[in-house]
Amino acid sequence: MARARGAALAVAEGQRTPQASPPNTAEALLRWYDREARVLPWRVRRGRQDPYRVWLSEIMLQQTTVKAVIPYYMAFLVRWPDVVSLAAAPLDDVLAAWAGLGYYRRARNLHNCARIVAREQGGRFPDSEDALRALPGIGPYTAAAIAAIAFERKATPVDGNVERVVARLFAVQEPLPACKAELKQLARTLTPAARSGDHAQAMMDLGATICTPKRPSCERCPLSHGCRARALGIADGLPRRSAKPERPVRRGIAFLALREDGHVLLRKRPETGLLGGMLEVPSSEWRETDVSFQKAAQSAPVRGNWTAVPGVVVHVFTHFRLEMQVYRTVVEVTSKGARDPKKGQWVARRNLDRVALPSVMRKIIAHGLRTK
DNA sequence: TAACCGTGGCT
DNA sequence: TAGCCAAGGTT
Repeated sequence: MARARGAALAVAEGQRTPQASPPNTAEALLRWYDREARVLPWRVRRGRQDPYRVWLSEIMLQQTTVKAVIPYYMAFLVRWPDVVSLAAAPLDDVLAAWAGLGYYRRARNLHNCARIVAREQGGRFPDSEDALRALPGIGPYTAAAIAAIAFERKATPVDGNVERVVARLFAVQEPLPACKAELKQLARTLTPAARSGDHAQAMMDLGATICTPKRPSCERCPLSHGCRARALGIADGLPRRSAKPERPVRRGIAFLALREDGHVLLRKRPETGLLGGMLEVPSSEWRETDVSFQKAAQSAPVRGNWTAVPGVVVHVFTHFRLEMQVYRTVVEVTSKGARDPKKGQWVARRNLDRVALPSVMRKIIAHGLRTK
């Protein structure tokens, strides 16, 4: 592998393929964007961008696909049309509206950021990268994106799409994440002084629709003439990535307590960490070794005739794989243990889609309710 | 720096 | 199927 890399580098330097030149690249890209830009709910064709909408969409789009974001974005906008209304909302309402989108700290930061902007900035977002960067949930990428898209500042947001486009344009063969800084610097050389917001979105659209991770459509690409990876025939393999660590497995036993009147027993997770502040089905600890029902039964939320539900619920998180066995029991509506608030709260099944319940927990509930 | 932090679609 | 990946940020 090392030899292959070395050989490819030698070819890249030896061939002196045409460099992507900033002015021509930007012009060609913007022409393509004017013609082919996707229609997205947060994208305004002509006219002024609303910084609140740009910010909301960018937070939601962090590590999240456009398709997943759209319904959440629309729902948020209907419910909280501006930053002041969002700031006035209870955190639990925001978490509930965010449920299913993942990375729940984003929702907490979103809410916190809204309060800061509403309270300390008079409801106006700052227009510089540095000031944006100081707000919770806004890092280098998002600060640059908002500055460029909402305020027409010359800024270069670099996300996964841009990294890929740039790695190919310049045939950068060093693997990610080691080459992140180099890709960012190269990306800056492409950004024009005018229309930087459109340019940023064009780069990302290009990465999403043409310069895709696998099998890029180079024949349709407006930048193919200046693309070194294309000239070398190595576009499909860039950017390289260093090997990722394998995902460990964690196992646990979930206790699904049901009430005859159609309620399930849930509890709130700690405010920080995994699924912070979200609701969950009570469970044993999640360990790397098997958990016996006998030991796990100590953490059952109520006394009852717990019976195993056949099968296992598998859910893959970013850094581990969760395998949950589900036990369930039916509790009398009048039973005493079922009313201790420390053990959790009874939630009507018809209300489950209105509370802050993550997907993994919906999966566990669905599994527990499936068989008789 | 590297670990932590969700979810779902695609191949 | 199992891995890859997405408009990343925080600690």
